[in-house]
Amino acid sequence: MQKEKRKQILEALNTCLLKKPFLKTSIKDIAREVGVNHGLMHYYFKSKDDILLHYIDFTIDKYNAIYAEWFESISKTGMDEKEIIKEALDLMISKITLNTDLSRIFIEIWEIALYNKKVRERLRKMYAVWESTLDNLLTKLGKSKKISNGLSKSIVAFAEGIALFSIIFKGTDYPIESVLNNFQCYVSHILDTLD
Amino acid sequence: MQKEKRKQILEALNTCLLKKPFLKTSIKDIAREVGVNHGLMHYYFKSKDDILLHYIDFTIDKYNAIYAEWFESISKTGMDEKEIIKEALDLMISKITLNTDLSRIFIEIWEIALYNKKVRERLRKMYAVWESTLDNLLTKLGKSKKISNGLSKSIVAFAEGIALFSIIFKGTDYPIESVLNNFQCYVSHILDTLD
Amino acid sequence: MQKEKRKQILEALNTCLLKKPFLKTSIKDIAREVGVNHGLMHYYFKSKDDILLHYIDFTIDKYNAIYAEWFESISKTGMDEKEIIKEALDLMISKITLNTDLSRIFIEIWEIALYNKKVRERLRKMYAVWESTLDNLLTKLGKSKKISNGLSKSIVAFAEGIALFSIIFKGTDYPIESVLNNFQCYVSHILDTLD
Amino acid sequence: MQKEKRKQILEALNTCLLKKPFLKTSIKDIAREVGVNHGLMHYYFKSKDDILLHYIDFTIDKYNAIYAEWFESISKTGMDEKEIIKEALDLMISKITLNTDLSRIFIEIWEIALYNKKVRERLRKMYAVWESTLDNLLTKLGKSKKISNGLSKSIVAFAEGIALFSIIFKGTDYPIESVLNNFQCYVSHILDTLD
DNA sequence: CATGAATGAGTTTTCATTCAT
DNA sequence: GATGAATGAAAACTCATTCAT
Repeated sequence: MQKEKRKQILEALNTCLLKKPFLKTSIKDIAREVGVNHGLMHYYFKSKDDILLHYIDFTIDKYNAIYAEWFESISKTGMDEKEIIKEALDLMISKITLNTDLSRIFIEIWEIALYNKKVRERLRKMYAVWESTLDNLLTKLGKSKKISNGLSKSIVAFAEGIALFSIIFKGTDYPIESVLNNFQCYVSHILDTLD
Repeated sequence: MQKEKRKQILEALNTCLLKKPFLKTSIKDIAREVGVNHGLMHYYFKSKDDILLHYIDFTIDKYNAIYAEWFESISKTGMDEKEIIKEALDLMISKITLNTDLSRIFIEIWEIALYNKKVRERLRKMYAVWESTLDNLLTKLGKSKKISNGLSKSIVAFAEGIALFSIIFKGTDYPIESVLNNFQCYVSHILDTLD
Repeated sequence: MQKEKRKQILEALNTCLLKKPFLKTSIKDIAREVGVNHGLMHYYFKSKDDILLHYIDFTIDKYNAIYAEWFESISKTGMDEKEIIKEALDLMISKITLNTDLSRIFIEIWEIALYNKKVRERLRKMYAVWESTLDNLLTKLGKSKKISNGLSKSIVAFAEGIALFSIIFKGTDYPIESVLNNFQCYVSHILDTLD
Repeated sequence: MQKEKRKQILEALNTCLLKKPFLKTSIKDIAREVGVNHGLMHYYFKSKDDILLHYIDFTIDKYNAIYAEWFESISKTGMDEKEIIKEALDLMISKITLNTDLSRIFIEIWEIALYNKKVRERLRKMYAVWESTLDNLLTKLGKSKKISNGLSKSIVAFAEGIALFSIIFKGTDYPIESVLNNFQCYVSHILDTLD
């Protein structure tokens, strides 16, 4: 019950962050979103910053769950190497990079991380998980440690760059789809020719 | 004199943003940094938001100046195609992507852009300039319109992704240098094999 | 309890307005008068302007209550026509026109109405009520619609003129009483001779 | 030259007061209206309050000039008693009572007088002049001291009441004209029947 | 006379946090 | 657990006034 309310509060913050930055979001805003008396917020969480830190964990867990699911869905299929990597990129792009709400939230989290060491650490851990997931996948495909490691890092960096641009250029004629297609080609190409 | 003071204020904001997010930076903070009375801030600028918008312009101009300089330094040399693109990436990476302060500032600007249409528009214009600079370069190297266009967009997205990671992973063993080297190899490789 | 506090705040503003104009009355002044923390003012009212609008309503209601009471007290008695009108004017003068505090407040409200449409509208409604009360009274006395309507408007205008002068000339030898007596004579006279 | 600039400043304040109350009018507003550097305002006047006091004098002088002119225009004509009084009321009404800008300004001045003794005193003097002008006129018409004195006070009070209502009810169907006509009838009537 | 930069006090408003009930 | 009143610090902004040039 306690846990459930706390989760509701974190989800309410998520909704709030789609409208306003954290620093413009008041505790009353969040309380209103959950339908909880604002005085109670300090019963469930120590402070506004405490809510934030738990929210970051909560969100990173959500992100991690998405990778896990993604990885599992890939592992199960009996596809051949090339198809697997294609599918992997497809899923990564559709589930993560092009998930507008998630991308917005993460731009907000990046900024928070800029000034907050704890958040920065959690973010690092999250990206490490993502990279190692990709790394493992590439290793399985027979790539060398060095190549799979470098490439997975590059892919993640590129994905986050594109996530940013998909938000900044939302509603314009920026050809996200085509940039992503090119990207997949490049990756296939590199995989084909490098060992 | 007016102009000079305004510039000082914008530079003071820049200094402040390396310590605190904009929303936690008070007008008094900026005033203290410039060494002027806080009441004067509203003499030089209409409002805090006005300072922000001018700051964004100011910063984007700085960024643009860096491209311009970079592009010029490349054009002057009598290098051959391959060397030019290598040099271009090197410069881009060292002057922009790995400029820690600039990258921090831009993460902050991304977040502001998330909730501020005007800032978003200016940001788009800036990236468009950057992309077209690269685009022109690639076109000169004999690449097709489609390839040079797609590749320049990818390079910019990747550069911003790496800029983000260079900040988030600052002080850890994240092998930025090696990731960047790999990236240059990939690009060379793609340029060598695609037309 | 909420309602009670709000009323206290409005009454405190009333007290403040007897000392200073609204624009020189700070929220802290009002808070001090009620004896509450100034931050609380924005808990009970949305803004200073919100306080003002509620105060105007509150004051007009008070004024209206005075009419209502006055009208009732007149209706109850079994006086003949002439006596009724005399009594009516007497009451109007003593309860409203010569109520110094009320008159001061209304001069302040007139000025606010000058630049504030909402306040102007409320003021109009109030005067309409006052006029129609008088109008009904005169009609009952057998006057034609045209005469009772015109006369009631004139009486109200005159009463407010006198209210103004009673404030401006307060403490001088301006013969308010005698002017009012004359006024009553004129009205009686007109009523006697016009149909 | 000094005098001329000072007058211009006072006239600029007049223009400003048609838009905003004095307390919301800044010295810069007035300076902008005259086209004078705001720093210079304190060269021509000691303080903002000093401007106000001079403005009040200036305005009352203007009002007085209107009476004087009015009175003179009446004296010159060789009309008979009844016509003179009719003409006098007509002029008073059109030049003063229905002069919208003047009425607005005076509502503002009334409010200032409420909290400012000096202004109150000047206002009293002005009304005394107006009353005595009327008083003299009525005396000339053969009325007793008592009657002409009382009636002139009543007329002035009524005129100011109507001035107020003409502003408050501006733009509505309030029948100013008809109320004023009635008023003239009443006065004629009283003059005809009282000695 | 004229300019415009500078000062500092004051105003409204917001909000995280606390706490009695 | 729940409520909502209360506190106090801090924010953005305005402005009369001063003054060096």
